[in-house]
Amino acid sequence: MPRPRSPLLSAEAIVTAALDMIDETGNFSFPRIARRLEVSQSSLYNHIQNREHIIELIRARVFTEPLSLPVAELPWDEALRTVVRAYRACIAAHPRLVPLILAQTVQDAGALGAYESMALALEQAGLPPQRIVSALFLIDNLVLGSAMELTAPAVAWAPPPGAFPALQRALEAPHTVEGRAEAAFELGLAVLVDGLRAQEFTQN
Amino acid sequence: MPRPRSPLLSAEAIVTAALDMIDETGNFSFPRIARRLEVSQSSLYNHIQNREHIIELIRARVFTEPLSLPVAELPWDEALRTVVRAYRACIAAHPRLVPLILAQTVQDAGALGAYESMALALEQAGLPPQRIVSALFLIDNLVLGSAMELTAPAVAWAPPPGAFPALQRALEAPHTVEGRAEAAFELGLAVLVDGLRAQEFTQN
DNA sequence: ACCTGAACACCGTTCAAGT
DNA sequence: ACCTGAACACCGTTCAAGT
Repeated sequence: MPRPRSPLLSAEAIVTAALDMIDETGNFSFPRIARRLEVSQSSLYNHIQNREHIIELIRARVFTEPLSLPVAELPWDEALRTVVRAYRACIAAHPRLVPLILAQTVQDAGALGAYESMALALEQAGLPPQRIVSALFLIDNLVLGSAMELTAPAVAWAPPPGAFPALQRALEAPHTVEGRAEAAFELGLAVLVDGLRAQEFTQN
Repeated sequence: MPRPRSPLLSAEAIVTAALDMIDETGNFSFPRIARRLEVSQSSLYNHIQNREHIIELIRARVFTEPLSLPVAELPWDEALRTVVRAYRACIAAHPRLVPLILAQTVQDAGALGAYESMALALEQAGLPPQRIVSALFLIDNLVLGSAMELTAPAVAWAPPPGAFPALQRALEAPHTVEGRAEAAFELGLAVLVDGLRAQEFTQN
């Protein structure tokens, strides 16, 4: 087939197909995108640079808009809770994306806006500058970790019967995967705010 | 080559080669293991079942011994700090392993021993049973997340010049990758212990 | 500018064949 | 029991060739 009158393909269509495939199967591939869009594999490269580039475009799509919240007038703990929950909502809609975006430099403006809001709240909390980066990492761990739990195996620990009694007792409590992930996130957020307040450098 | 008098290969040799390759490059593959051990790719399957199985064997090797600590007589916060630090020491020696072991059910006895100790400490702290699983997830996030930071890009956030001032201020503080990861872990551990203490259900 | 098919260097896994 | 080579179904990326 020669060049069609209007393009068969676009970066947007590729990103949509890839994100759908991630939500469905946990990953994407060039052959599967091409098959779904009824196009040849090599033509994808007319619209995106490579695999990494697709992931960056997905990150931008997932983190747009909801992350620049009017939060400046709230007390720091309220502001922090609000932004962290909004950040989690973005990624919890696509939990299988987490392993693909881990450990890559964040350059997307939407995501950076969320970190800016969090850094401001942490300054208001009285954290010294060099601790703010640490706290941002902790928040990242909390949000991404508890989102990953949404797709973790239902049984996260499988102790053999008769051993590890305290672990067995803890695992007896009934739960769903969603409830478990949500509970861990909310406990983590409460512990984070109260724990930061308890550090000596906080001023209130 | 027919069957040799003494085996050329063993599960141990495969695990060693795979773990070395993970430490060096962040991943392993059957062709590269076979090349390093000077053996054919298909002969690996005489000693291990598949790729997942290799990862499970690596997990068992990395988490053996240091994780059943005599911790029962310590106050809960001391016990928790000790076990969490020992857990972190295991994985911080092989930070590039983290993405490979994330989100798989833990069955290794060594690793389960660490979780048992942590569950006991959390019981002593007064956490209700259904919160203990949440707290174990938080600890996992903290340990694995801060280990992954050891191999993260030196620049975790790249805000464009002139925007995101609070983030820029936070990033100005000088740091090494190791120092940054260590600082985040220690802040997280302090926040975790103090934050747990601040929750209403704790009794001391 | 945009699509195609062929080619290349990589993967994990299976299996018949050797001793 | 343990190794081999061939085969298969997958990957990501490049490139000359079409219009």
